[in-house]
Amino acid sequence: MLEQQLKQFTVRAFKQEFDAAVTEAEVTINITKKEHTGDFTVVVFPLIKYSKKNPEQTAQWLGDKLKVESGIVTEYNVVKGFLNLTLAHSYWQNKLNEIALNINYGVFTPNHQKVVLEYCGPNTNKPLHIGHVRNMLLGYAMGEILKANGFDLTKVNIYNDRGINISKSMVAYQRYGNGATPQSTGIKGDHFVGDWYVKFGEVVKSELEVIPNKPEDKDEAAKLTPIFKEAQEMVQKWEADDAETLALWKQMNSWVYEGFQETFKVLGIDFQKDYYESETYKLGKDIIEEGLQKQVYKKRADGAVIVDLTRDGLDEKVLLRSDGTSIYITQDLGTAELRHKEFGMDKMIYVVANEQDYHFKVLKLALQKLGKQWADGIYHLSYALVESPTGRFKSREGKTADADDLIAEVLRIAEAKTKELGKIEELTDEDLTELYRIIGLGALKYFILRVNPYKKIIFNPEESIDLHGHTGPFIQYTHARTCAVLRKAGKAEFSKTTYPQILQAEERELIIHIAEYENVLRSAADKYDPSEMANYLYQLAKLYNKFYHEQPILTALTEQEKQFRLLITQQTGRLIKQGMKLLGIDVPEKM
RNA sequence: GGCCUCGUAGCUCAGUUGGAUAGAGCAACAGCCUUCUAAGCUGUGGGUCAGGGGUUCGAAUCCCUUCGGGGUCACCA
Repeated sequence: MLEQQLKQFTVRAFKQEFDAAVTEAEVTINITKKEHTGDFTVVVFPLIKYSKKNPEQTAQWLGDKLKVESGIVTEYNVVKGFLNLTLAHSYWQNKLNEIALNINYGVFTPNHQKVVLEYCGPNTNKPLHIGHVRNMLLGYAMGEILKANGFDLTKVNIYNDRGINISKSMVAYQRYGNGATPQSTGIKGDHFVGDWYVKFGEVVKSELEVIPNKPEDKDEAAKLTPIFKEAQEMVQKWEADDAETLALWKQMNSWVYEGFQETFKVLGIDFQKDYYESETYKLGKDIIEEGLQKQVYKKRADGAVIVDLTRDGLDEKVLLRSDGTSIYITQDLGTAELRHKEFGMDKMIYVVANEQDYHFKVLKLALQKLGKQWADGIYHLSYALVESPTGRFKSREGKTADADDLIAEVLRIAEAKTKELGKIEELTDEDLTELYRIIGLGALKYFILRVNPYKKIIFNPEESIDLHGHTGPFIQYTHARTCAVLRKAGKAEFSKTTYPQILQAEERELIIHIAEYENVLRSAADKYDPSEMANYLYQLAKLYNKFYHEQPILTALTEQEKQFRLLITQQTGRLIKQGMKLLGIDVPEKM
């Protein structure tokens, strides 16, 4: 890495000249702002305490030293305490060539660290909504970024397939379903089951009307209705392995899984392993036992097992009910341990909404207190909710929050817009359908992934899917544009050309940015933040479009310039494709 | 109420291990297609970085405080 090289050089220079122990962390090097001349800027203010000179003198001295001795700095200028360095043209030309020749640029060598990444985590009583979409896109992209960083990744999903929620759908279906199926009704499986969940709510409401003296609290009141009691009995029958109940449960869940599979496929997400709460909900009791033996957990007077986290700034947290049955955290403890046995992972990442920040703090601490070192590798990739302009999406607000409807809508917009532009007459119907898919999903995915995970997203279905400006289709378009230029140029081995004597400003900026790709890739993994890659790719596309408009490529004045610009074009297209792939976004060759 | 978190242009977002005159897109307005894809490019206007205080050569960034939004504080998941 170049910044690293410059830092090391600076550290050595201070050592030689002033016998000062400057650390690399104290040397700040930024890409030079565009209103100043230069490629990189050293901020010298923090260094003057070592040089014992004023900022200008220090910068002057370091600039001279770099120019004379580094071999790559050809010019420098000093503005206040900022030392702007310009690197040799040949340096950037060689850099581009080096990147072009390296088929592994942007793919780090394996680091032999295992990561388990859990994402999606749906309930099986209703279809996926926009919150799941953010989760899935974020989880998938994070996984791809980690893979490109050399991690050995396993993506897993966990289905919350049991309990009161699915029982509600089951009861409503049992009462009113008359043997209908997704096939007989033509409704996608998860929506079919979700409709019965909605039906359950409606029945509760109507049954409530005839109940006298009901409590103020609506949830409490609902528990008095006959249908709610049936649902509770359904849970008990399920836990008692009642055959009829289990058969119905399996049937309804299988419909849901078929529906989910379809959505996963459209979104292009995948998992290497599925977990089911029905299989893991009893796990965790041995961990509780272990905690009690190690006297890390305590049994309270009422019999509940707790962990005291008051010293960690949290509270006492119940880990096991007083009747000895497990709760949510119990099984999460057990599932974590199970996965550690299965995978021996170094990191385990949970992509879960920020509503559960507290839960994951507890989970990690509870495991760490048992001395399980692998718990240090637990990371909660917390993300904020997706809200509508009027506030939080509620499932009963209807269609706008539904994942499948949302996807259908963006595909529709992509199709309408593409037809309006009418540039792609030569494509077959099949190719066109594929193009609408690429563009529509590109718009949706990019819209969500460009935002830092911890920030909430305001999603306005009418306006959010734009195809211009800072959007996925803009980046896709830029890729298609590089392809068009390369097609016209014919096949050529651009990297074996000699280079023009001088670099144009647009060429230089673009190459500097191309050379930053691996830094961004690493940072996105370190910070668990795919939006860094998303924003980088936008900058890359923007720089290319500027270059494209300012500098003739195929009609460049000299053959050398032409070949060089084709190489820039090729590498830009390559990195856009590569980077977008990490975000789960395909790019077309024509659009 | 305790804890966590967010507040940057009319709107959606970058920028936060402290660095130069805070950047993009959308929307508005004005230009650029007989030349490589105009889903593009160029320009104009638009800011008390929620308010106040502090630390520092330097603060959108760190600390304190006030206000506003969200989350959480279950033997629910």
